[in-house]
Amino acid sequence: MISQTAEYALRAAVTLATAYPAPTTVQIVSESVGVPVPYLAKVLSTLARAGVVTSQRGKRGGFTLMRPPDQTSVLDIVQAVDPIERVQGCPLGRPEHHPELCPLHRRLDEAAARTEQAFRSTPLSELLTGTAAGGGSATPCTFGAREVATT
Amino acid sequence: MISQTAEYALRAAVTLATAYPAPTTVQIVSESVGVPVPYLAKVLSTLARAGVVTSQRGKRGGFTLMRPPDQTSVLDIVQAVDPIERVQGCPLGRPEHHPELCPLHRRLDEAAARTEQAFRSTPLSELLTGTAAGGGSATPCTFGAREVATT
DNA sequence: GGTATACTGGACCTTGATATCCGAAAGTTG
DNA sequence: CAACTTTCGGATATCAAGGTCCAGTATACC
Repeated sequence: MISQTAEYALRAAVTLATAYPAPTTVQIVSESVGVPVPYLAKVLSTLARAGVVTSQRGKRGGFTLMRPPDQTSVLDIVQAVDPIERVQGCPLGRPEHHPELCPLHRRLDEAAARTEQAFRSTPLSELLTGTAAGGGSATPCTFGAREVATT
Repeated sequence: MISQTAEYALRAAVTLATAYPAPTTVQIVSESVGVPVPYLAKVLSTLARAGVVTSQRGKRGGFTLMRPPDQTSVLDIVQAVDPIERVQGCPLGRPEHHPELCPLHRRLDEAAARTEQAFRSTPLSELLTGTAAGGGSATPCTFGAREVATT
């Protein structure tokens, strides 16, 4: 459905949302979401380049959501690391033959559009621990035992 | 959204649906959908092993849909070559911690479920040329110039 | 039966996503 | 300024998907 990298980015984003607005280091995020540090660093770096999170070097540095959790959507995260590809035209080329999408690719694009919309309308704030906000009873998918916001 | 292989399988399936119930060779399907013969052979072979299509060797042989186009769904094809993965449990393991899905993975699974349902409810017969059946005006995504059903 | 046709299965190559490593750069604190 | 912390960026390794090749086998037709 979504790539491994997008999965990691989403888990990391939820962790950052929990700590918001305090910065969180790669080390801490890694322990929280169970993703190897070196790779997670790359993923977070990508999110920073995309403007979804900010990074701060040095002591007391780390990564922070650029905007508050209720203004950052799942789609923002996914698009930054692994964009959902909408079907622009039928893959066989031949634009003169296919000025619009054929039935098959119209359906595939509709499916992509629905997923995109579902992600767009889900802010990170809906994925946090609170049972009320999440609309369910499950805890967020982290190792939990570790405190995220230090100090 | 879906893998390249699934794309190929779907295009091939539409071609087979057009020719149904006459068998179509890999060569013909390849020319129709623009996928290299050697790889398409593998894909069709997979569909055959999954029981979605039948294969017939020798002269006048080729591949045929196992069931008529209106009884074969897009999901049948996709599941055969590249199954949609439903989220069974939170990826961090720890079943004792996550007896049910966390908010994030609940959303991801819902998106997968919606896609699955959309594919399940779309038979190949809705993807054929006829403007009436397709619900639209576009032609199916093939090179078209080539006759699919010979003889 | 012989021959041409067409799928089958396995081995192999290529490419891109995933993951690792490490030195360099930037920022904070004292 | 000096020491320490933390991100940044490039080079490299690993693995599965995508794609190729070819000898083998089954089938139809003559």
